Amino acid sequence: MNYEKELKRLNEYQREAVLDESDACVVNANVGSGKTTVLISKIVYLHYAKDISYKDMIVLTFTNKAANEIKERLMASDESIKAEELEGFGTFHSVALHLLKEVLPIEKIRYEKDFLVIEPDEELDIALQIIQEEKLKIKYKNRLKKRLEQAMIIEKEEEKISTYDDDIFKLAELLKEEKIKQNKMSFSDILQNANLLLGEHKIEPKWIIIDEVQDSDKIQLDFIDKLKGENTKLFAVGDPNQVIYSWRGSSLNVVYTLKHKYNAKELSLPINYRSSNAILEAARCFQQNGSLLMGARETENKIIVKNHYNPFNEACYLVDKIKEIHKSGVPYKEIAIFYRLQDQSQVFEDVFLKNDIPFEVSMKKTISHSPVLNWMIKLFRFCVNPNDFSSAIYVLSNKEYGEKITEKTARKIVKEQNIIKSELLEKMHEFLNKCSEIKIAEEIYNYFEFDKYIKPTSATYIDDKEAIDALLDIIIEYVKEKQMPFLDGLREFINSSALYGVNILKKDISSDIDSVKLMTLHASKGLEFSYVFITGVNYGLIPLHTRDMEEEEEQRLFFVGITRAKDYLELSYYTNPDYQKAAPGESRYIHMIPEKLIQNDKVKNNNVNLQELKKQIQEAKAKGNKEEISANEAVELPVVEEINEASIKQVSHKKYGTGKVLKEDDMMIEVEFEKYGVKEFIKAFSELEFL
DNA sequence: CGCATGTGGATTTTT
DNA sequence: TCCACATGCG
Repeated sequence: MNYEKELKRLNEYQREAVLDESDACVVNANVGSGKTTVLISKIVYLHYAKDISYKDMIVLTFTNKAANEIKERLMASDESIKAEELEGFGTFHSVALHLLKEVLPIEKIRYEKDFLVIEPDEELDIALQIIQEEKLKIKYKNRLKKRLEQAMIIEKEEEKISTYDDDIFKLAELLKEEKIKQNKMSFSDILQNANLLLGEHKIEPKWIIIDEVQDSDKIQLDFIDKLKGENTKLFAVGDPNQVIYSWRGSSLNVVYTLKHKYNAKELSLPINYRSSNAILEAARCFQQNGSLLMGARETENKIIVKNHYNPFNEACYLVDKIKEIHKSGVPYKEIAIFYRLQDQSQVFEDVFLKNDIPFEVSMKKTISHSPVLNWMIKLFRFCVNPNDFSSAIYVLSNKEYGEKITEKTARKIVKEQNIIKSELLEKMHEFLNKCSEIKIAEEIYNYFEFDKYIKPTSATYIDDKEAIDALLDIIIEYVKEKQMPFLDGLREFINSSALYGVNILKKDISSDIDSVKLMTLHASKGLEFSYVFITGVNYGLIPLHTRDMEEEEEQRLFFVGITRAKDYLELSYYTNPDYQKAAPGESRYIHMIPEKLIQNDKVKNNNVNLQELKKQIQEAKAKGNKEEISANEAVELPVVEEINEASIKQVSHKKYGTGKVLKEDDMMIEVEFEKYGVKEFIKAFSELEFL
């Protein structure tokens, strides 16, 4: 094995991390510093130099993508690895799932080995059914999910008093019982139950290696802690500058916590191999963590700052720009466009489609996003598990597909197993006996006579049929690959599809496809591109303001976006944004970048697209919009746009009339109105018009 | 059913 | 801030 050769290729910091032997070690890995390379080298080094079997290592990541990348790169570097040796390699959830299925004494918590994993929606369905059956009094059912989550956290009996005087705690308990009865676990149950059992039943691997630790939440940290034995060594890699998911529970000081809890040694990987100097220098302006960020590349390319009249104009500009870049020999896949909000992609999609620019939008669409497939999966769920009443009721009483009977009758016939009343229920019951000989997808389709239940007359019929065919093919292939009897294969497929999501609706977003990538700043984490356009760097949009937002996180998000760029970075803002949240003018973040790094391509006479303007005006009129824009005013707007920071801003409010701005920051604005006195507004919500 | 009052969400997303 | 939605009373 040539791991020694690999080691020589690393820089001194990387090598130190790989060779480190402390009981616990946290590596502060900067953006683009070869974090994955270090992880893989570490694993290979431990295996070959320290003679540690892959089976004695647990390697944890947060996404399947990251897990697959590690596994693939490992298998590529060492052909002797067998897939089953890497069972401890994967996401937190998949490793916990594996432990529950194969190692831990799951019967102690009254589950059976063949339990199913359910998605949040299904858990909610079960909860709603319990409410109905037990006639519970639950208020605010529209917020049920959140309320249940909160109820679960409270453990002390005496504190279990509902704020709304209803049965929420009783429901939480019944739900827990019902899930055990139906042998189902939600995503969070997987980790929680694993934690519960690991307290008694020790695994004690020799090494625990964690990627992107900064994203861990409390349960995940607990999982690490429970997994770790006396002699287990810990190696964690992460970057405190890339914490952009604290809103979904990752604690901010994970690195600090680990350091103190396990007395961990702290190392760092300071050298960035990805970006050009100007990009790195700009990125440093948004770095909060004081760690060193060193560049390794000589190229000096300025950062472009541009303004556009509105998103539509920008999309048109980008079409030309992308074509120009592509002509110069850059493949489309090296170009990416980032934005803050999902909605912002629409304009780009429309304009690119019209102008033949190949593109992909990064949005996860899996089975649960397709109503038919969702329905069909529930159908199979009941087929393989006849106790799964909730799925059967869903299948029979769905409003789009199936027999469309009322929920009440559906519940009745399912409970009574009254197959005479429902042909579809009979088919599902009989499927167990008839499916053993199934070899091709068509047999399943014909057995159920799906045409009957998805209706050839409906508008979505063609898409639905295609989706069903695709899923059936995938199932058949899956079963063939596993070399299992059809029923076992189907059961396992349904079990895993919930956790891994099968990409049926979306073409592979693999970087092989040569297309421009459109995504939110959040989705860009972990990727890199030669050309990066960050759009809508507007006042009010980046940073996006809400009441309890942590400003710092928005800065880190912008940092992540900037550091995706290898060679070319263009920031743009709108002078007349269509989005409600955005105010005209550039974000404060643009001023945080030193001017010497910036090439300001401010367009004075914006070539306003007249046709688009006309359309907008017509739309505005059609809506009976209060702010009637006359064609003249609108055309003048981009020229009028001149931000005069020094002068006192005059504003008008639809209720309070005109007034002058007293105080203004990113969040709040204070205005003294002529007739109403001083009022304070949260900027993102105030409909103030700047005069 | 109509109306007054109460409540919290607004944005990002993985398993 | 402003909106949607749920609740509860008459």
